[in-house]
Amino acid sequence: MTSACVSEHQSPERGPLDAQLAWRTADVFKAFADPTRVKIIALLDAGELCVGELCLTLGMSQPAVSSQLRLLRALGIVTVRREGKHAYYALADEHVRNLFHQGLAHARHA
Amino acid sequence: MTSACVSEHQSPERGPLDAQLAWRTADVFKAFADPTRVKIIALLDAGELCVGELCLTLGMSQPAVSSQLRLLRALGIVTVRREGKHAYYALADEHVRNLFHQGLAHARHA
DNA sequence: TAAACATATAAACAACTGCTTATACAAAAG
DNA sequence: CTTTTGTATAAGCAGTTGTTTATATGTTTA
Repeated sequence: MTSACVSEHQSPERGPLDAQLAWRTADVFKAFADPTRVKIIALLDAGELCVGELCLTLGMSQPAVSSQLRLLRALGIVTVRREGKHAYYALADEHVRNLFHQGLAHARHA
Repeated sequence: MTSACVSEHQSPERGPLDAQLAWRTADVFKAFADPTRVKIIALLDAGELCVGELCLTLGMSQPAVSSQLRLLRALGIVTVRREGKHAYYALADEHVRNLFHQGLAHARHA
């Protein structure tokens, strides 16, 4: 079951994998490729948090945190739930959570 | 078996996860966070290749490829095997391979 | 309404990235 | 040894990234 769908997904011509897919793959990993975002994701991994709580815990300015949250939202890593004045952020799905845990595990014993 | 080793690995004080671990985790993901490196890793995923073959397949200059390979080597993503004038690169281990496949899968249906 | 609070956005800027060009190193071939 | 071939490294530069400072948007409270 290694390559059961080459004609559909892999590079249609000779050469490396499709350029667009390479870009999108890089973008997925880029979401986790910054210490601040890693910290944010680790916090959200423990449960939903609003922007202010993230700022306090991280010891970072509100625009800095909001900016990273915007990026994470654009990449589909986190979701927002607005309630009154607050915006509660959470990890998007289990796939995201698994990917993060795997990278974290690799970093621990590397 | 979710958190059987909190006192050892997780943040010892209150707050986000350890700063150094956050950096190292970010570095792991950074290895996969560039389209060129994604393409290189995808090629090496199919088997060992030397620098010249990578350059040809990627259609990129030799210094550009060598530079990325150096980064991947420093991050423990790939290994080198020197044989005569050639330097054969390969993915470091199964962990790396799994992490890459998982990110690639996420990019495909995202 | 106005004032206070939570979050989002914009502009500006220093730091980092990834490429190119040029050169250096190392191993084989002549 | 000299030349050729394969790879590594260095300097330079354009493009990107993550932060700060300042301001805007939106929601509750008075």
